Order: sequence, then structure tokens, then C-alpha cells
Amino acid sequence: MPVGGRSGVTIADVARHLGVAKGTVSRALNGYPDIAEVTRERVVAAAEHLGYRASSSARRLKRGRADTIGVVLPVDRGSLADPFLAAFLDGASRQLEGAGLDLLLVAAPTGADPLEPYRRLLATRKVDGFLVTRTAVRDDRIALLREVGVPFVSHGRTGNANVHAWLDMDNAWATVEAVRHLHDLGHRRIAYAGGPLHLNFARERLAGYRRGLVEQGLARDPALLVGDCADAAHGLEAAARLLALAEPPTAVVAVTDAVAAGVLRALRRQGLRAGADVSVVGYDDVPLAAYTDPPLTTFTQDSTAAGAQAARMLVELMQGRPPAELQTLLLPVLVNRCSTGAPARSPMALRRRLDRQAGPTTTQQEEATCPTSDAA
Amino acid sequence: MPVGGRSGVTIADVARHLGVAKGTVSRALNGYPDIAEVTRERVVAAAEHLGYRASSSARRLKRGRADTIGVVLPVDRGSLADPFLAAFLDGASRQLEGAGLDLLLVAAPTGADPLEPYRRLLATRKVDGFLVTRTAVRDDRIALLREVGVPFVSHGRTGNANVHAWLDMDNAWATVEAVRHLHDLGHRRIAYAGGPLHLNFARERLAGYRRGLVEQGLARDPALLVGDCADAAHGLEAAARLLALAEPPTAVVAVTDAVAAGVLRALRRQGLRAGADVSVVGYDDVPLAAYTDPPLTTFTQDSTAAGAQAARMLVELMQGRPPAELQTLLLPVLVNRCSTGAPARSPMALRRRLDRQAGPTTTQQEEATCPTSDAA
DNA sequence: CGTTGCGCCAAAACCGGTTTCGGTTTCCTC
DNA sequence: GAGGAAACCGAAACCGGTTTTGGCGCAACG
Repeated sequence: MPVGGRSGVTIADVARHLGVAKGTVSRALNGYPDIAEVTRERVVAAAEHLGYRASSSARRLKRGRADTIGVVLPVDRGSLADPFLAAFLDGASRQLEGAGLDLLLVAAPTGADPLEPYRRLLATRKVDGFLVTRTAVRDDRIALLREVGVPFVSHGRTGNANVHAWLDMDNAWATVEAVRHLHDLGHRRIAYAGGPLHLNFARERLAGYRRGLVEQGLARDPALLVGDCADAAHGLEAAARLLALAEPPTAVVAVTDAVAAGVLRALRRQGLRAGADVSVVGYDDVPLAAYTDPPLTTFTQDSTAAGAQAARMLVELMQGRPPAELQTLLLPVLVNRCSTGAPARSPMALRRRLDRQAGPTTTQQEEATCPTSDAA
Repeated sequence: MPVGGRSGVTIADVARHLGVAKGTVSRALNGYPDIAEVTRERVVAAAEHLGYRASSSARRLKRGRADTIGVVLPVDRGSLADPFLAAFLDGASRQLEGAGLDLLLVAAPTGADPLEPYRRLLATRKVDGFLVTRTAVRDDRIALLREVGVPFVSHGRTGNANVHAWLDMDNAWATVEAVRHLHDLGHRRIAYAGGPLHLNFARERLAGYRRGLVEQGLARDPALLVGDCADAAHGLEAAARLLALAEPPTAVVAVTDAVAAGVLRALRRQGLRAGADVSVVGYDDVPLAAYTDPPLTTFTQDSTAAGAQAARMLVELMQGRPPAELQTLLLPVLVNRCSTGAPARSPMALRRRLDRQAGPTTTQQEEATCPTSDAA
């Protein structure tokens, strides 16, 4: 019976116990062909009996591999907090587990050089591959990793030649689709509440929005474009600005569900019904998206699966598969809930409706009975 | 200028370059007192110049420490998904970074022995401490770690003697407080939508609810207690059941915000206004909690700070501080938003109100215009 | 019968650090 | 000037594996 706990038993103990050489034990356990079957069985039995497990540090030292994948947490947490990181890591680690790899998580020290963690992990040989998340349009991390030639898979592309291995959602396709969906419902003035453009997915979604307008033959009105929305508060603000327009939009595409939640709130404040007066499309399908009022039409994607897929790709990459063959584009799927519908009135009629109840309405219970304590 | 990238430079290279012994380089770099200041400077300069960084595997092998903390991802993801894990890990890794420790993330293989990852990490000496999250009432992991004597800090207590180091929220206090808050507002029939009782926090919150009833002199009605709610769907179901009671509650305390979101939805379906007809209290303050309709009254806590604090405690533990001195109880704070208020009517009047509009109402826009596609 | 070949395993080298041990110098001290 | 203590550093052992080298014993072969 194996002894539980911190076994101090080394390969030398096993060898001594059997009266064989250390090398024999090692080779038997690692399946070398020049060990007699009967010997192998004896060794395996003894190892099991003594509770022997190879020390990872000794093995790493000799093999020169760490059997570990590094993930550096993005610095910009808080703003545009990633609702998927946990799921992604979960999927990745579960997959890596099967390949005998571990996941090393390090935080980028705030304020310092964002590349430092990568350099450190490489120089100290703590990892032999990376998973890179939340790619920027111009991403120094990817440049660095490419330069030193260490295997990595990025979750998201960059703005430049993406010759490395990556896994990404088709963000542009999604917003093209969102615009098409809204146009099909009868909307002609469709606004966009976008995210910080240094992040690649935000730029792609914006591009998709624009392409969508073109494809549907809609004019591009700069007034309908609000940028740099990172959370619900920004979404609220963006929607307020859009509703103040002389010709307000009857639909808003939001870069994320969080931003969309802010838009929904803004609509309620103005006494408008989302899905009827103004339609809203989000992106992410966060857990509560199905429970907003009304339930949010949004794009969904399986982050756990994405993490697992990225891990699989990384393993293949480390086995020598060329990066060019390891590029995966996933299509998010539109889940059509209740925040989108045919427009109840034209933009002009909407304007009049808004003007009729001057300023932030008080007809809504939410505002009337409750001092909006959003600050908390 | 240091050479970037995977430096193959070893301590022997540095020693040779300077014409000194390996040991001298090592001791100089590690601040031993028996190295002349001038020598140390030469060594440091040479190391910098050559881009030398000690190999972690070699160091680990000799020192016998991994300088790594292990975190095993909970198996029960999906159900009652932890909205804090990412934030907690973020805080922890950021703190550990400063102490020169890394964070190793491994997934518990589904279906297998949940203790196996812990045993493996210990036996292979990959970590020398653990952060344990999402504690159960009876938690084998903690029993194991205590038995083998490896340092660890748990995020959450267990049902047994908590003689180890832990960091926890005062869950019981929170629900006592929730009940008190509702009672102060005038509620007399207060229901509870609780979570799976094998998880310690769920059990504590239930205990707090009961204690709160006693403290406020309210009768304990088993009908007002619904258990095993893990997500919004369960919350919806629970609320439906509660509203079907002959004497329905005018307030519901939910074990998490996700469950509370389901309750809010149920109220909307019945044409009831949360905060007026029925009050709802959540727990977690997830990002969207301030943007539900109405904004959710809930308990908030800083998970990133909690992660950092847990990491700090673990470091102290590994420095020899006794576990009994490393036990931290944090108080969540009630953020009073709009889903709570004075009851608009008595339970009986609420019953009559519900009966007047038979079955699931269709007066609500959400239900009328939109086939509730919750399944997606 | 001598040689070659193969199967099997012992011995030792090695990975790249850290730490122990011991030997020079140098500096005091009496 | 001898004795002793520091101060400083070189040499080597060591951590616990993996891999290389080499050697023994036996079967096959010429």
C-alpha cells in the first residue's frame, strides 16, 4: 500500500530495495526497451509499494524541460474584467493535465514592464510554453515570444501578421451578424457602443459593425458611434448620449454584455422598453445575461472549450507541428433573447417620445422609490 | 547589455568568465556575508552582463523547495460557478509575486479522486504549500493537508475544528444582517433560497438566516425554506414555489446573486415589483448586480483583496507562524440598492393580488413579446 | 572453438545550482 | 615575531533524477 503524504523516497531507495542500479529503475519506469519484462514488473511493484514518485525538480534539471505552461495574468483587470479567464484557465488546465503539463500562473507586476514576467519565466526555465490571453492590436508579448522562438498559443489575434498559433473568435463576423439581425428586424439607425481600441477584439468588433452597415446599405453616422466603453457605467453613459441625439438610434450594439447592461439601465431610466422601443445586442453571454430585464440577446461562446482547445494546440505545437497549421477561428453564436425586436417607432417618433417626458423620467419605479446608489 | 530570450548561460559560464569558482558566484549572488564587497560587485556585474539567471530546477533540486504554491481548481464548476475565483487568484498571485513564489494551477480530473492532485503535487515536490478554495463542511482535502503537515490556507472554513489557517467571510453574520434589515423595513414573512448544504458557506448562511429569525422574534416556517439553489434557474423555481404558498413571503433572502437574479425574474413573471411587492437580498455583488432591474441589494466583498490576504497568510505560515494566529474573518458589507424596501402589502394581500391574475401573467412585456428562450 | 551479436543491467557522468569543508591570506594581539 | 582569528574564496560533495558507457553472459554463427 502506498504511503500517503510527502514521501521522501527517492529513486536510490527503490534501487537499493531491489538491489539494482538507479539507472535501471529509471529506465524501467520510463518504459525503455532494454529492460527485461520481469525486471520492469519488479521495479514497478517496488515503486508502487514504497510510494515512489520522481522528483520533478531532478527530472526537470536533467531533461531540460519544465513540463509547465505559463500564463501571465493581464494587467488591466478591473477595467473590462474578463468574465472568461477563469473558464478559459479551467479548460486549459484540464486539458494540460492529460498531457502531463502544469499551468503556472503569474501576475504582471502593475506599472512595471509587462514583458518582464515572460522574460523571467523563460530565463529561469520555469516554463516551456505560454498561453497568451487578451491580445492587443500591437502586442509586444507576441513579438517577444516569436523572437525567442518559444512555443505559445494566443487567445486572440493581433493587428499584424498572425503567423503564430492562435485561437480566436470571429469578432468581426459577430458584429456584422448583429447589424444584419437588427436590419432584418427593421432597424435603420443602429448605434455601436465600442470598447478600447487597443484591444484587438474591440477593434474587430468595430470593424464588423462598420462592415455590417455597408452590407445592409446603411449610412455611416459618426454620431452613432461611442467608443471606449469598458463597463456598465460606460454603457449607461453612452446610451444617454445616444438618446440625446436629434435622431436617436432604435438599436444599440454593445461591445460586451456589461456595456449592454448599462444600456438597458439607461433605457429604463428614460422609460423606454428594451426590445420594443430600442433593441440591444450584447456579446459574451455572461451568466446573468439571460436574467436581465429583458433577457439579453447576445453572442455566446464556450470559454472552457476554448481553453481546452488552446491547450491542445499548444501541445501539438510543442510536438513540432508548424504554427501555420494551428490557427483556429471559432464562430460565436447569436442567442436571440428578448432585448431585440422590431422597432416600435421611427427614430423621429422616438425623439418625440423622449421629449415628451423631459429629462430623466421619474415614472420608473426604480428611480422613484430608490436613490440610485450606483456609487457603492 | 543583457541578452534577451532563452539564455543558456549557466553559473559555470559566469564563474569561468571571472576566473572564480562556481560557489563564489552563487554565494555572491545570494548575499552570503563571506564574500568581499568588491568581489560581489564584480560577480553581479558579470551576471548582469552575461544575462545570467539561475535555473529554477537546479536551485529547487538542491534547496528542496519549489517556491511554488498549488491551487487545485474545484471540480464542481458550472454548478454554482465561482464568480470570484479569477479575482481571488489574481490577488493571490500578485501578492505571491512579491514573495518570490509562483502559483501552480491544476485541475482536478473529473470523476477521479479529488485528493489525487494534492497527493501528486506533494509527492513530486512541485509545490510547498496550498491555497484551498470553496471549502466543504466536511473537507477531505483539509484533513489530508493537515495530516501530512504541509502549509496551507483555506478560503473558507469547514464544519469541524478549524485549527488550520483560514480566511473566511462571516457568512452567518451576513444573513443575520439580511434578516434584520428586512425586519426593520417591516417584513414579517421572510423566505430563504439556500444553496447546497455540503458547501460550508451555504450552511453558514442558512444558520444565519435561522438565527436572524430568532433574533427578530419571527416564527420559523419550513415552507419558507427552499434549498439546493445553485444558479438562477433554481432561484426562479424556488421563487415560483414560494409565491404559490397560501401565505407567501414578502421578502426573499437568496444565497447568491445568481439565485437572486432568478427570483427577480420570477417576480417579474408574476407581475410583481421587486423592492415593493417582494424584497430580495442577494450575496456576492457580481458585476451586473448593480444593473439588474431593480438594482440588487446584496453583500459585497473584495475577492482580490481576499486572495492577497490569503497569500500573505500563507507566506507567514511558511515562515513558521503558528496556524492559530492566522485566522481571518472578514465582514461583507451590505450594499443597499433597490430590490429591498418596505412591503407594499401583507402576505395575505399579496396572496390575493397573485390570485387575481391567474397563473403566469402575460401583462409583462418580457413574456408577451418574447418566447422565453431560457433554454439557450 | 573463436567470434560476433544481442539482451540486459551496473557504473558513472551529467544537469546546474547550493552548501560544506578546508586552505590561504591578512590582520591583530601579546 | 609567533599564534590565532577573521576574512575570503577554491574544490568538491551533493540534490535526485536521466542518459551514456561499458561489460557480462549467453546464443548464434562461421
